[in-house]
Amino acid sequence: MSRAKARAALLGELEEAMRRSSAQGVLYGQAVANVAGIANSDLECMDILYLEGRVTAGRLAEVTGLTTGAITGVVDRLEKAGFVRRERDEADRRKVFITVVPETAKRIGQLYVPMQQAMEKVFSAYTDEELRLLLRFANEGYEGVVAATAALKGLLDTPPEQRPDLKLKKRPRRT
Amino acid sequence: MSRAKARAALLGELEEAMRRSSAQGVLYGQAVANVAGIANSDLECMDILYLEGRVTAGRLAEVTGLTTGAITGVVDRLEKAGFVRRERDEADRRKVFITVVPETAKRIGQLYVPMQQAMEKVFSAYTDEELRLLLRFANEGYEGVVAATAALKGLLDTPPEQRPDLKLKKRPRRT
DNA sequence: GATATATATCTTAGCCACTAAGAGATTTAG
DNA sequence: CTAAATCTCTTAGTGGCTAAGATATATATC
Repeated sequence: MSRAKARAALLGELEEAMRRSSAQGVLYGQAVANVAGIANSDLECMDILYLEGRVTAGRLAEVTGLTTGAITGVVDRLEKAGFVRRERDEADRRKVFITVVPETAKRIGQLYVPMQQAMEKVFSAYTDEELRLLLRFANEGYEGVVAATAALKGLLDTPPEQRPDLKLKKRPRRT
Repeated sequence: MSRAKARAALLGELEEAMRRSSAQGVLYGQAVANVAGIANSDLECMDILYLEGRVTAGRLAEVTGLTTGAITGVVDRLEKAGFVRRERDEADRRKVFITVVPETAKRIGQLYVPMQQAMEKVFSAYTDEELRLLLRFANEGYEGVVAATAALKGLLDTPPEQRPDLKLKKRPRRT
């Protein structure tokens, strides 16, 4: 097998492996939501809140791709469950900041313990050097996916004659 | 900073980076489903069909965590859209195999082109050696996530007194 | 300062995918 | 041959989503 072919095969394997593990990651998320007793999007919003901290309802809609109406429902449920709080922005009273109730953060965090332990075990077999490579890849991969998402959405906006023959109809949903 | 602390920091960064890129991956999936004009779970099932080939309705339910009733709906929609076909198993006539219509596979595959291109660009900066490390990690990571999912579900079945204080109620949903 | 437009969130009606329960068809065990 | 098990589909009901518009507040224009 030529060097180029070997690499192509490697890339193929890599692609499939990442796809599989990513799909499994989604399933883990579903299990977490299920155990926590909240809907999937609710958990997704909790995740965003962890990463970004204090966030407005509008930003949640933007990041999740849900409508603001849907976000109202998400926050209603999370607030009722005691996971988050609404806080009006005093500077601009139209805005509503959503914050995670600290104690609850811990409780939900516990549901990620199995995942953390599993990952710890995996990571333990790697040198610092190797982990840095993985980190580099994770960051570059993230940027790549962001770019790909934008490109895909861009496809919809280019006139049909100029784009590859998709034979798929634009569906009036989301952004 | 001690070596141990450096490593802990590295692990933390890594964890966040992977979480972010995984979340972005979910968003890409949503965008694909949106463009293809099908529901999210429908696309998830298409993905499973790609990976596993000819699959029974029951197995789809098992893998996705949906009920068999829901799968009936998924397959109905996909079949109506011309993406898959139902085929009764002649050996065991209770079973229904779902297969992807080949031509359609290509059409949906096109929606992953932006992602593939982005990943190709990222991968191009890595040596074969490095890619093999990434592959090893992807495979081990997959196994880890599978184990973590099982462990999380196991938490629910252990009596409450013996498990960490979750203060979360078991929700009557899914498996 | 008053009016018009823009922005941010919430409300409502209607839709669609999901669950739970069970029916129908077929296979396997006793 | 009958009973239980297995696999898919059907039905009724529920819940989260979108779309459209209401409400409240902020900003721009005259």
